[in-house]
Amino acid sequence: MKAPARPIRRATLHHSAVEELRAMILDGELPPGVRVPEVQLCEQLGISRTPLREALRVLSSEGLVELRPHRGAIVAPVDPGEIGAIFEVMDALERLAGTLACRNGSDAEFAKLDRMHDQLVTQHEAGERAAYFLTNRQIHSQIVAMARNPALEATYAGFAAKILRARSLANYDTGRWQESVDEHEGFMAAFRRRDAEEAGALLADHSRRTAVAVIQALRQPPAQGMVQEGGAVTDAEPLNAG
Amino acid sequence: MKAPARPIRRATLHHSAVEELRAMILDGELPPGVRVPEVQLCEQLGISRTPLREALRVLSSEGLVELRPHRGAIVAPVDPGEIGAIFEVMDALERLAGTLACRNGSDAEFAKLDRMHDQLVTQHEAGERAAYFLTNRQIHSQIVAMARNPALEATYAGFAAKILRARSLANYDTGRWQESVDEHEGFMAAFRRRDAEEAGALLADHSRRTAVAVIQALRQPPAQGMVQEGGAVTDAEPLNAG
DNA sequence: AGTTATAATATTGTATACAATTTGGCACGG
DNA sequence: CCGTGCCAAATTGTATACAATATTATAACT
Repeated sequence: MKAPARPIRRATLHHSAVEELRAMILDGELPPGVRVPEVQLCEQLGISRTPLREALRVLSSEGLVELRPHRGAIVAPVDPGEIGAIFEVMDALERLAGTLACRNGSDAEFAKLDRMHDQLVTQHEAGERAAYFLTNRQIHSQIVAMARNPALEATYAGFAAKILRARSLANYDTGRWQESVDEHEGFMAAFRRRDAEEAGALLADHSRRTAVAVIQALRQPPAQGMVQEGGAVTDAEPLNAG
Repeated sequence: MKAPARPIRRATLHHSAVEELRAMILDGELPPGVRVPEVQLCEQLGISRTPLREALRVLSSEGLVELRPHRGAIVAPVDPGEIGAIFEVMDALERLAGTLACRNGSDAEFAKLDRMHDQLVTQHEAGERAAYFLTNRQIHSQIVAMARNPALEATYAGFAAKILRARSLANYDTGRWQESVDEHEGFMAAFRRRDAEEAGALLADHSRRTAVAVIQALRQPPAQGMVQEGGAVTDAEPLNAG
């Protein structure tokens, strides 16, 4: 929709590799715990080891990959305890985002938020689960963007990525769906009143309840998150095909 | 058998390079805005370009370095606006740390915190500024450690590093010193009562007041380092080392 | 047979060589 | 005199070759 004024062309292979690998990890294409053999990924991405290794260092810094000196890299396992800790911080970030969004968001942004919320409700009623989750994420991103705080935005994105990964491997929800929509209604009402404190509090509460559900789901299924090696890897297009 | 006294031995050069470069940046040896010529740093550190470049990617991910494709890396400039945003998040993290520390800290840790605080007061009365600042940082790190939340700890450390850099180039303080000590007295009293809410609130307030002072100092002084391109690089030595 | 020592293999870590892009300067033309 | 276009130098980006370490397999010994 928006015409990007200038889509910054990251001409460097290692940066493309970061994005590619991050997407592969978040999509579950590279499951937690699997070893990341450099040469195999190199020919899969059509690049050499140098940019790939630089990408692995970045992803390690982001916490999506674990580097074990001389023993290879693995996709970071998803530990319920760690996810719990992440959610504790996330609650605080959500609260901050809600408060700041009320203070700094423009009327146009609030209107857009309202439209997104309507869409969310529609998708819930229609039972379109995948679309709902996407809209849900977009709503929270929108709130964070309205906070006008790049540091918050970056930190939030990092935690959201890890939480997304946890959610995707524990097939959480069903029972929580209706509840979650109700909570959305709650903080949207606060947003419409521009009640910064209340919006923040309700967002933090929403995050906390999500945390409980996700962690509970994470402890139940057989998949501990430690998947054995040789995990599924499908083909990917070479990065330097341009 | 237990691990040796030094549990983690990072034998890889790129990891050592990360720590070395990060220290150089935080110490002001590499001032904000300066270009980071790879070859020069290579011979300075006695390594080749490969591990150095991997280190630069990591530092870029941490926000201490900016990579401009094909145009070299620069030490990230210190922008007052960005520092303000960072402090907004920091306030929330301090509050969370204070609250969790009350809930999760052991009595031994609280006792240690008390001793550190006594030391802080002593150093303030003695006018030992450098020692005071070190103890101050250690106290806040101790509080964060008592929160028992690795995600919080890591995020906090990242923000603290950037704030430290801002503080060191704006030689802020003097007027704020006494006030800061008073605030420490305040949240320490809350800690002794194990009043989680109050401790968190006072820590957040302390952080907010620090933010005001730092940012104000940052906008005024002979800030030589926060220019964009090739600005103001006399030499590395005489910054704040003494 | 089980265990330990040793060697072979594979994979990672580092260094260097090569390619691509930017930057600065200079000539030419307006 | 100033602007434009091209060329040269320098620096970054990438690929490959080499070195070091961990893992696995083998074999000898108790």
